[in-house]
This record gives sequence, structure tokens and C-alpha cells, in this order.
Amino acid sequence: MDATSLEEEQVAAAAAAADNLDEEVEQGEEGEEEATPVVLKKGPWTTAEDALLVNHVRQHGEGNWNAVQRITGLLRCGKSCRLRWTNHLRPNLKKGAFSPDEELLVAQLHAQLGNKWARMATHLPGRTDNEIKNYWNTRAKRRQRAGLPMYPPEVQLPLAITKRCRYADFSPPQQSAGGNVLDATDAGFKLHPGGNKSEGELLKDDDDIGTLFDMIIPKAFPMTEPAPPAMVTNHSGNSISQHGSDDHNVNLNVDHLPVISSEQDWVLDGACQWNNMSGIC
DNA sequence: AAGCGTCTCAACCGCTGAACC
DNA sequence: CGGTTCAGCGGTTGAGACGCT
Repeated sequence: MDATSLEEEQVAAAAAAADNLDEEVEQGEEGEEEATPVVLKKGPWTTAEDALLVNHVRQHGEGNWNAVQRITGLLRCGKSCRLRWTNHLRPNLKKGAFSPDEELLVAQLHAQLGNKWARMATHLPGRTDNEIKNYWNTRAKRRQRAGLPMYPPEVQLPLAITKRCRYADFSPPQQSAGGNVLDATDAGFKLHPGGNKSEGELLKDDDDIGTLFDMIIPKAFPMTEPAPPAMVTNHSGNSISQHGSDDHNVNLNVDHLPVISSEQDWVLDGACQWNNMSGIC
């Protein structure tokens, strides 16, 4: 069902629903003390409730959610109404599985923003913060269980480089048993284990970090607004803001990210975008 | 077919910050 | 300036769906 027909159906149902609900409310109020607080409903929304809410928003616009109950008689709290509207009823919502492009964008955004689902949602038209959160948590859990890194290489590599370049002074990176080499040849960098001073000098200031991201991350997903800098946690657990913005401090602990050992784990294919292990991503 | 475990996602809860009085 | 209300955010929960044995 497309958005238009859904809306039409909702509006059509609204009138009937409103009548029914009015009756219910009246019956509920009958014989009650005036001071008795309205018992608000919880749990899944019915089509009738949806229709009422849609109708209300059409008439009064979004916002003032606490007035919805008063005006429509809908037995839901404002919070619940706002959530229902935002996540399910508002127009132009995109439902269904995330596309490969969206998956990669979510990973990229998560790497930059951390668990700022609402901010991430602003970059994914039609997707809600709740949807993104659910998507990410589900896959994160799955990947964690499978022992796979959280991020695809396009996202993970800049993070790893950033971490090793900038925070070598705080705590020298541990060289993995395999003696891994971060090879960002596409970006013109080649880093070797050890985190020595020359590595740290590769990226001297904050702008270089952003530049590195720009160089490595594909341009397929232009940001509608510049993403705030991530706050990276060093090995001691101290947070260091990359740009010093108080407004959007994002705690992004990259310590759990394993150093990329091979590209083998990240072969892109249709069924599983981030690796070659079916059913994991 | 039944039982069980896992997954998904809608909805709720608690908290925070902004706006207003 | 403190209290209250409201909107929004992120974390968590629980019911139903699904898959496996």
C-alpha cells in the first residue's frame, strides 16, 4: 500500500473511529467522579487510534501532543502520540529493509556520531531514529557475537588510522600477533605498527582528520550538513574532542575495533554487504 | 506437531534541556 | 531565579514472528 492510499484510508477511518471513541469515552466518564484521572491506554495502537491521531495532526499540525488526548479523546499520553506519529504515521516514511547504501551510511554516521540516532535519522530521509537504532543494535549484537568488527572497512579504516595517529602519545598501540599493517594507500598514507611520532605527525590538526575521512569514505552519501566531530576515547578512557564542540560531544570508543587484518572479511556482495559470511550482517 | 530459543521491532521509561511563568 | 511543563532523545523491554530441533 502506498503512502497516499494509506493516508486516505486513515482519514476515512478517522471519522468513524472518532464516533466510536467518543462513545467509549462518554461511557467511561459516566458515573465517575469528576476528579478521576483518565486512565490512558498502553500497548499497541489500533487502526482507529491511528486514524484519530492522523486526523488530529491534519487539523492542528504537529506539536502540542499533550493536547491530543484532550481534543480527540484519544486515550493516549502525548508522548505516546508523538512517538506513534513520528515513527509510523507521518508521511514519507520509508519502511522495509535498509538498502546497502543506507547500511553503509548508517555505519559511517555511527562511526562519526556514536549513538546519536536522531541526528543520524536526519541524514536518512524516511527513516526514524527508532528504526536506525533497532537496525544498528540488531546487527551490532550479531556481529559482536560473530566476532566481527562493527564497521565496514570504508568506515573502520579512517577510525583506526585516526586513533593510531592521534593517540599514540597517550598509549602506544598494541601490535597484533600478526603484525598488521594499516595500509591506507588510497588515501596516500601508509602506517606501520608501533605508533611512533612520525605517525602522529601525519595528522597534525583537526582538519586533517576530516580530510582523511573525506579521502577514504566514498562520496556516495553527501552530508546535508557537516557532521559534528566525534569524541574519541583513548586507551586510558579519557575523551578527547576532535573539534572541541561542547554541543555534540560524542563518546566514540574505538578501542574495541580490531585492526583490519585482511580485506577478506569485507568482500561486498549482494546478500551480505559488509563481509562474506552470510547471515551475519 | 510441539517445544524451545532467537530475532525483530513497536512501544515504553527515564532523563535532559528548552521554554515559559 | 526557581518551578513547571513539554518535547525530544537514547536505552530498555516485551510480544509476536520465525527458525531450528
